[in-house]
Amino acid sequence: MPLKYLTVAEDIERKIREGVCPPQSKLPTTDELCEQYGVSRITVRKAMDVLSERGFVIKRRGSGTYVKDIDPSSDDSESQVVESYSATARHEGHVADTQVLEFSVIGATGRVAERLRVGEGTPVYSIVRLRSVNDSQGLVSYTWIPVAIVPNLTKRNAADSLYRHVEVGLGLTVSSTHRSIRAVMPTLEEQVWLRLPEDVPVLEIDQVTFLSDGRLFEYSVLHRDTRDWSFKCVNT
Amino acid sequence: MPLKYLTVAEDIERKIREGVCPPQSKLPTTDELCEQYGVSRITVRKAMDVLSERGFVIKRRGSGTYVKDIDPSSDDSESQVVESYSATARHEGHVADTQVLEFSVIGATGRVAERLRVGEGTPVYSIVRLRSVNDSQGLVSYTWIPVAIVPNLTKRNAADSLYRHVEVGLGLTVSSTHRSIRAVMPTLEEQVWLRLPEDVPVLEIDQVTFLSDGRLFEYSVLHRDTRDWSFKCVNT
DNA sequence: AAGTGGTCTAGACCACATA
DNA sequence: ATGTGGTCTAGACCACTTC
Repeated sequence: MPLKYLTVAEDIERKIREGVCPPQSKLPTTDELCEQYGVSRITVRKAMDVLSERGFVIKRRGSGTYVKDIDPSSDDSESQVVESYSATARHEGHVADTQVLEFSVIGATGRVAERLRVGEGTPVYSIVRLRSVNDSQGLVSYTWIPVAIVPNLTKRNAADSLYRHVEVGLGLTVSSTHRSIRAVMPTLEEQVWLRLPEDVPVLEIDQVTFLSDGRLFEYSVLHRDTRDWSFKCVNT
Repeated sequence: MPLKYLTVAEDIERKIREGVCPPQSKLPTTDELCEQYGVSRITVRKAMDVLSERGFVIKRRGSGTYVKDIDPSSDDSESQVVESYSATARHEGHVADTQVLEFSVIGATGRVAERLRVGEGTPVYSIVRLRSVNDSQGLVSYTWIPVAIVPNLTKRNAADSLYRHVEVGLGLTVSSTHRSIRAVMPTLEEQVWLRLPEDVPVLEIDQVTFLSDGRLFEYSVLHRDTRDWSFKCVNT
């Protein structure tokens, strides 16, 4: 049986998206939702916590829960942060075109060893990929993955979604990502790969990803064209 | 009385930071923590949820809860996302130097009206500030605030923390921020203000902030030098 | 089979908002 | 004074991991 709190959260999220619950409007009270969905108070509360984290509603003690009035042009619905990992993986699967520019196994050194928390010299895949998400958007990714964690990785897998290979192929699940974000100039190579005019900077996303069994499985540095895309997040 | 779940979460966070619970180590089980702290299971669970959201631990059903092994050089402890708003406000209070470059009341137009969800022509403060956080780090902020929400704002307030003025001075509390992040080149003015060499890009953070009563109180665009700083976040 | 975290319940009391 | 969300409890059962 699907989780009750997610069922409730997703039903209300749908109502918000479809305009049944317009911006600024007050949602039913916790007790009313308990009745409507036939669940306990704590379950409704957990559903509301999910909606609150995702930035859809704002809870006001003593008053009620209200639909946030956000500018649709800065909509967070497709944001990386709002999405669950499976949804992210699904999107990655929709990446139109992925070229694997480099695929090799090397010994981890310096920053890569530090970020992956492995000893120097530990075998890791070193993968450089060029990906276009829509027509004009692009990103270059530099990824390092310990061979021990994902054996049998091939250049072909890398052209698909790595996440999908790890989740579907190996039965592991991705749990969390720690990101560090800056603005940098692309290298000359990257300028060519991404077809960037002079003086167009890229967003650098430096990230490590954990599996739900606690192992650190990936260190990546992404350089992304942000002329047609932006990184979105909600903080509460 | 302080909140129990926060007391527990903060005590364990401290133990993690101080090395009492080293990376990779298993925390006591939920039931053991219930006994240790003399609280219920649901309270311990809420505390663990907090630590998990903040990126300190990883929970493994059927196995236990473990301290994440993160690279200290990419530590998230000071991250904007991990911090509570009061903590953020405290930090903003530590901003060494704030120069108010512009302070006026204008009628909202175009993008500002859209983001603030007010009609065109609605009076808003328009504030441009130059801030240095440490010695070498700097950011330029362009902020718009509806006059109706924060009456009596002065140039002097703007030189201090706006958040502090809103929270302490007006008794309002800040609830959440929606951010959209990209890489851009600074304007010529900004290059001078931030003392940026040629060809150094800045991080553009486009954000709206909500009060806990649900009102949208601020729209800001920040241009930030990221040579010595990065925007950090954890996604679960 | 035993242990551990995840979900869910019913119910109590509190803090805050609104009138 | 009333209504609303926030915290907390005790306890049940489930799903998954580990032995």
